[in-house]
Amino acid sequence: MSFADLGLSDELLRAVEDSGYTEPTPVQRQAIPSVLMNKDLIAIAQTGTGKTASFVLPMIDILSHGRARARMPRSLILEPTRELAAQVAENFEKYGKNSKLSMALLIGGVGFGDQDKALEKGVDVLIATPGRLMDQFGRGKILLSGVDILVIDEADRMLDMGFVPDIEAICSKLPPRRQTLLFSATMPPPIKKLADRFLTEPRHIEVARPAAANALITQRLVESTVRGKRDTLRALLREGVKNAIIFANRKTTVRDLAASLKRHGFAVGQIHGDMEQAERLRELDRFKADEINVLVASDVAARGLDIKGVSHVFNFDVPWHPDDYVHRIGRTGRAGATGTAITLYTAEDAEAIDQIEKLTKTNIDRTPLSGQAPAAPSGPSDEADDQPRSQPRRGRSRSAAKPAGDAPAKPRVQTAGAAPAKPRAQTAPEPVRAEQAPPLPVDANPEWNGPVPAFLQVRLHG
DNA sequence: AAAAAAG
Repeated sequence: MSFADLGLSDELLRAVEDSGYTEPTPVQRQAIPSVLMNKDLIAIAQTGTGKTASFVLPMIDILSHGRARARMPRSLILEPTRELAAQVAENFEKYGKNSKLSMALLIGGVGFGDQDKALEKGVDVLIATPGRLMDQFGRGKILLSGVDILVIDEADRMLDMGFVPDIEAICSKLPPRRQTLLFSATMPPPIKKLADRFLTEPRHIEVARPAAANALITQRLVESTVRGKRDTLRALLREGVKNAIIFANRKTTVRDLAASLKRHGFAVGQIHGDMEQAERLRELDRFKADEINVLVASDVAARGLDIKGVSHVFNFDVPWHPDDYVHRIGRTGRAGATGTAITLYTAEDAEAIDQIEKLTKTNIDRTPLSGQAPAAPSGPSDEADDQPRSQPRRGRSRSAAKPAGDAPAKPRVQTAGAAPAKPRAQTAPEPVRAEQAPPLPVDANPEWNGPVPAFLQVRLHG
């Protein structure tokens, strides 16, 4: 079975081929023909399954006939986070290169100017997060009465984030005769209700969860103590880590941990929801460009983000919810490459770990405290500044730079191009070569590894 | 309990 068997146009097949994909994933095989027949669709699938292309590809073909009118987008895609919205936009850019579709990315955290201009001209594809979409609608900048195709992506996450009332409000402004596609990793009752209300005789498809069963990810649990976590983490980072995303549960922890790792000489960046959008994207770019090899992140980066060649994921904190664990570790082991996921745990995390093992149906390798060589202190004065705060700091602490006296051996500011002081492994790290991997699933977006395309720069950095 | 998203 190839893409050519799914009923897609020749121009589109060429774009797919140029991207290096040869074989559709299961969700693409099932979804694409049915979307092309203008059927409503409920798909139980999560990122990493090729879900994005399963709606982007047929939509490009459907929309390539006809043209957009001012302020009346012809299709609408709702995404829970700004980064995911940007990622979907890049997919349209890549696969739509032979189709001349116009599009706009409507996300918060960026100025209104460029978005207003694009909307005024008229767009075939509107990709949005709910907040900014409602905002623009309220300002009278959009008429939703011309939307023929609606995609609700990551519906269960939208629910978690409290977007369901927004989605209902948006749906009620759309023409009742339209095609609606709903994607969700799970189908909790409120999402089922939403589907019953806004979809018409949908086709149901379901594909297996990928990350939990991903044999390419080696998982480990390493015991530590609340006070010893940073030492343990640094020791592990020095064990042959090419690059790593480190997840923490709180934004304050992300900030503090990133600052601490920086003081210890790591080439580190951070990403969380309190940062400005341009900054978030810049940190992602630096990580992708290998200017930094450690990215400390909140769960804003846990789902869906496709960054090629991430060798390690660390959980500095055991995630609150076992689903989040699956999403976090799924940032590695992508596109056929192997990866390692290491979770630090303390005595208090026993129950959360039980749940994770139950969900993933695996017994994860444990390294208990007693079995560890004591983490060698690596900085000259670790104790004073380096214990996690028992209380998350609030308010001004975010912008308060560390006083110099608090920072042992602070590395010099690295200018772009200068080799950052990356701590390297004593044992040679095993390079992860995604290029040698089997054919990429279409959702594993290699484009996240390149520079931000011009159309995104305009809207996101402008 | 946390984070995310509209300022």
